[in-house]
Amino acid sequence: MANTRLTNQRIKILEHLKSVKTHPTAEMVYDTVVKGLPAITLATVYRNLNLLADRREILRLEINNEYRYDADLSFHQHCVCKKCGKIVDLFQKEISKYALDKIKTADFEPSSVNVIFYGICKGCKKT
Amino acid sequence: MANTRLTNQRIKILEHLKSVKTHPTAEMVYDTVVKGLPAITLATVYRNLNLLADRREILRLEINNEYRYDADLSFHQHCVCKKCGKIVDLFQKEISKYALDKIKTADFEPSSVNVIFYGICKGCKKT
DNA sequence: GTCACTGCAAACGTTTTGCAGCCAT
DNA sequence: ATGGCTGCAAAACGTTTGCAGTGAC
Repeated sequence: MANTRLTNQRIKILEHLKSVKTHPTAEMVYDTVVKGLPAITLATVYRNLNLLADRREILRLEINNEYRYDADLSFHQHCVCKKCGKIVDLFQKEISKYALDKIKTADFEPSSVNVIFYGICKGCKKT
Repeated sequence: MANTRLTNQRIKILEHLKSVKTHPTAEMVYDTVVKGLPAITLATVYRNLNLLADRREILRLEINNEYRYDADLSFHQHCVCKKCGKIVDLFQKEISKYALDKIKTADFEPSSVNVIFYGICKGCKKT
């Protein structure tokens, strides 16, 4: 595998992602990181997020036809609000664990599971 | 809710989707349906697939940054090959059921779960 | 000095939309 | 006859890529 260099851009992107719980899109990451690195471009943000995801240093989710990034690598699940699109973390290890333990097929060798719940979040329920 | 009309296009799209197990993209559906309805356009296919998904008559999955459609509404899971992108169905009700039964949160009211396994399919494993 | 990485701009592929006419009800 | 739906074309959107120059090692 090729060497990688620790650029300021990559450091700042990963640092930001680790500091939030919001599962931002690439553009949201850009909007924040550009404040500290005014010359950075969206392309660089995409390239770094994809590189980090390839190396399993972050997660890349697909929600509402967008990539969303998450630096929390612990065994957790996601809840997506069908009204406002908000993504909430759920930390119930046993749910993902159950899925990986119980899967029984000769056709496929699983290495990870994504469990995504769809529903209505607290905020939207009132409406 | 608005009335909907049963157009020939909609019938053929749903019919086709029910006849396959391949989780086609909108374009794949178009490629097949256009053979019987030469005037149909991709836009119509998208509009119908989205309408059917909104009404819960079909499922809309998001895999590799594309929408994929599935007319099988039974409680099942999907396996995505990280090498070739193939999607295989898994029919283990208990996995989805466990997730929905065990979820415990006051912040969110779930209505459905998507369980997606990532890994390597049989075909790619040999390589 | 090397080559992984960057900024820039342009391109890409998927999905959506505005519009005028059409057809299921 | 109404208005939901269609075909057509264009646009919008998120994401990727080619290139020449830059900076981490």
